[in-house]
Amino acid sequence: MPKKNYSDLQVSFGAHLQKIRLSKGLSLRALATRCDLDDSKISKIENGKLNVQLSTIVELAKGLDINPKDLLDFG
Amino acid sequence: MPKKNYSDLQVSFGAHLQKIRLSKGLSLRALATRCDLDDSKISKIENGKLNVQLSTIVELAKGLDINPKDLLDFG
DNA sequence: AATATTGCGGACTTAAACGACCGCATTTTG
DNA sequence: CAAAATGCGGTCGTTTAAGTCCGCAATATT
Repeated sequence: MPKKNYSDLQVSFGAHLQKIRLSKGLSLRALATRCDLDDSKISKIENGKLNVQLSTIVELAKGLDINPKDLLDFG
Repeated sequence: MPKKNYSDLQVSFGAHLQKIRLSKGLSLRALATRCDLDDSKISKIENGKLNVQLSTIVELAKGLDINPKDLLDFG
């Protein structure tokens, strides 16, 4: 099964996002209700499948109650 | 002429980007050669016309020789 | 055991970012 | 003045994120 070539960047961002979400004890659906995002989309982001836009980064930060720049705080 | 409705977010991001670029004494074309971006695109971003993707943010940061998170350091 | 929650991924449409150009009016510089 | 640099905006085709909804397997809850 040809796994698609997700960029390291997306994968790193996703992993970082997931770590923050879990540290807040939020499920995908719980986070989704806190911002204007669908839980399936957040799942895809966490798995490095999307090259998110600025507006999405800010939405995620809103739902996580953190500063958007903290979402870029990864390797 | 119906000026398009660019989001505050994009405008803020663009203004911040421009400030950083100018503080480094770089022209649009100079910055463009330092990263994999077209100067016209950077212009559009600075003028709040684009909802940039994560990869673009990182490219800009690379060209500016700063941390990507610093690009989100605005109001 | 029955039910609910969770993570995940597929399907689909629409809007928009991307990428690569080009051209021009206005500075700046040689 | 002439030539270069600069900022900016437009076009066009291609790609893809966004948005929405559905369904399922696995785990957790009661």
